[in-house]
Amino acid sequence: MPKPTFFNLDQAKQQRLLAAGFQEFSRVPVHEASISNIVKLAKIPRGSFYQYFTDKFDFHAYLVHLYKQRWYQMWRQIIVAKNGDIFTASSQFFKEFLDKITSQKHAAFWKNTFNIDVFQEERQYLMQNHQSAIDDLMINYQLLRIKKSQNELLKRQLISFMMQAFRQYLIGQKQGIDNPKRVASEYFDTLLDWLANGIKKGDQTND
Amino acid sequence: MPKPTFFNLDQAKQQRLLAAGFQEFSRVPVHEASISNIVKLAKIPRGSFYQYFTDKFDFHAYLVHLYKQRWYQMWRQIIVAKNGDIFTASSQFFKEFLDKITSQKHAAFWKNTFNIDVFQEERQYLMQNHQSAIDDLMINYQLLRIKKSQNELLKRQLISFMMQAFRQYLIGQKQGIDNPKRVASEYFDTLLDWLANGIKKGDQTND
DNA sequence: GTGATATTATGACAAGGTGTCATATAACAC
DNA sequence: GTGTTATATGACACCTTGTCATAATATCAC
Repeated sequence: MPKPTFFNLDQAKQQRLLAAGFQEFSRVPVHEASISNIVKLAKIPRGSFYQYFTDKFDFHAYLVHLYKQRWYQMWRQIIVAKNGDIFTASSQFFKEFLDKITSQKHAAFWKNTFNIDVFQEERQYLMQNHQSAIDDLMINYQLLRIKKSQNELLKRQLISFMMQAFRQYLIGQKQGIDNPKRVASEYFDTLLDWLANGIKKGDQTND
Repeated sequence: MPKPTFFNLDQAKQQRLLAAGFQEFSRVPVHEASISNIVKLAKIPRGSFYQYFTDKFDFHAYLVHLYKQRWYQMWRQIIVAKNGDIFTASSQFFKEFLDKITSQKHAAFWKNTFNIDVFQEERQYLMQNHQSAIDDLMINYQLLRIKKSQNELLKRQLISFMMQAFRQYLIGQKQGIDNPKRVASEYFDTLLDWLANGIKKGDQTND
């Protein structure tokens, strides 16, 4: 999380820094990114950087955070539109999500970011925000045989599916296959189907 | 993967290096680990390290690889013992797996390792081995409504579950809850149940 | 305005890490 | 032995990082 000082900066400087970060984290994954580069790009002195953020991970997490907010909102909206049906809603959401994060402007950043799974629950800051943002995903639990208290688990599962499918997209793209986006989408839908209907034959115990 | 030179080393030196790596990767996750430390511990000159491995990631991957082999074997054995029932087999396997990787000797290493998901399909070397080792998991597909061609996907899913459950163990342990292992195990079993039977109510289309 | 106080800005610096390369050494073929 | 190839070694150039003493600005009381 940025230190308070960051928010006191004039808008222009804030934007310059964010843009520089976005650029550097598009070049390489966060572990290889260098603060030296970022401050050079943003044209701020090195010392200042540490006035605003703890380190590059903190900075990176903030950039991701800014986007995550929007995604959760988008996701929630679609769920509402689908009357709480988490499956059809997530399927549609993933397609739109995939379109956005693979757009010219963002592709490199998200490739670098998601391959080191941002949603790793370890980093408390992301975690916290994660929770608050999604606690009420507007899922209709009457359609499900699980309890609402398992909300958190379900959410985590769906995100995990999306990450897997997105990686599948990246692999497909690298291999130059025909329509990597469609393939990834189908991959995601398969996982959704498994989760919805189970993969065990016959003796279902669902009511 | 180690360069051929590594395998020409006398056993003692190989072991010294592996042990040093294990120690350093127990201290910190691979990204923070330092080759300087490793060579100091192993008492080999810095230049030699690069004769054996490309970099620390290569080295780390090799250490993980050594263990993975054994795990896959263990997993496969249990599946066979359970007549190909992937669900009960995986449940049992996870318990044993959890016991092993949380034992005194290995706990720190695996904590550092799994929090940066080793099974990230990105690193080709791990990936390749991954496949070959598990291609025939001895799963009885007659119990499932999915095709054997989806083997790879199913495997990946199960591994993902285990990683999640293991992280749950780490969180529980950090928070000092009562029986983190049992909790993680139950967590895993819940995910297995979801995958087996699905979470959607009523209109299952299973035969 | 003035002086006191708190906040922010700056960049040089110590500490430490990385991968390479020229050179030394050993191993082997014949 | 000589010639050839494989391995060992550690100094080195280069690059990062986070800190800290110092300078510059705000902010505020009156």
